[in-house]
Amino acid sequence: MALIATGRAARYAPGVSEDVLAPVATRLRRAGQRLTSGRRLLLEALARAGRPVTTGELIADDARLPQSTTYRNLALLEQVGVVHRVRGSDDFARFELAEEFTGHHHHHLVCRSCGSVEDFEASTQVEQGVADAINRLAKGTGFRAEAHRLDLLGTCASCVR
Amino acid sequence: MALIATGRAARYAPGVSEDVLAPVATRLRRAGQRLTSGRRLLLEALARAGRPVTTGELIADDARLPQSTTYRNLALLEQVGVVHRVRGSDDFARFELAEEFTGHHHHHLVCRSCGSVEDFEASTQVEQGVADAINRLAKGTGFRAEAHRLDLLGTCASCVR
DNA sequence: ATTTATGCAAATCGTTTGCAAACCT
DNA sequence: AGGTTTGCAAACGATTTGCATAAAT
Repeated sequence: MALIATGRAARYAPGVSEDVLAPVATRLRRAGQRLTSGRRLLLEALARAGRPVTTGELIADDARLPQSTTYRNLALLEQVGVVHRVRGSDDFARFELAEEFTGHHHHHLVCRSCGSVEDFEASTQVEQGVADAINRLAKGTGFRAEAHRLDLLGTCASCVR
Repeated sequence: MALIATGRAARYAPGVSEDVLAPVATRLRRAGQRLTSGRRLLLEALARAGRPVTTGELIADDARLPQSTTYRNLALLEQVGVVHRVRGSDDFARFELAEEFTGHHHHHLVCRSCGSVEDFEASTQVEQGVADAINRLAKGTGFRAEAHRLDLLGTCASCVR
């Protein structure tokens, strides 16, 4: 955990390093918004989770997160590219820190039984193939691909038993 | 379009061939359900669309499809594996005939601007890579992968202009 | 001081469900 | 007759929004 020098005193960042908070603050400012303490709490809850979580999970994890503000701030953070919205197999939207902030490109294991979502990394072969597919599409169709999403659907370890 | 011999007279199947309807009927019967005329209309609307469509689009396409019954029948057809539910980037669930019934494995181009979804086929290299990834996962994690979902996110031709 | 952020409570809207009538075998 | 299916209207529930207060600069 990184030691941080603030205006007053050195203290520990509880979960989200300043390396992450600084660029987040910049992006928010560019959108005319502020990195408030509430938004920090939200980012910390997301970092703590380390996987795509529902608003319910976030709120349960930190009671200082009110529902409406949580939704609003997740939408805001999504807009500025800090948070990604993930759809599982159930009715709940899930959110996670964008890859740029977690450090690695990954995909999702979606449990069709309980709806939970876990991260995993694909082989370079897969990624290369996907990149090729995108290039090919750029020529063939009028579709302009900007990102991709590869999910494996199945049954998670806890639902298998 | 295939010519079909019924009990009375030869006629054209409006969109869904008997080749599709027969196995659908079988699957429904196995679930203690029937292939009713209303369900035929729904299947025909889905076949006519040829891409993932919302319930709103289905109902607009054929006014004989009431909303509640459409939802119920889509859920039923999904349960028996005839229809797949697809999530785009908006709040609308989209439905299409399962690959088994359309004939080819495909993936989706999701427009982040308008939410529309189109089908496309990936290279064998991509599919091979995905298959490998699934095998690797089966060993590494407790996750049992049963299907995969590869979507390209971007901007569709009509939203680009 | 003025703009932005918060949080409660109410509204929204895609989807689901209760129930009585219609249908099929 | 005994089951399934339908369709209207009402209910549901995750998410969004109005608005008055609090915070930040």
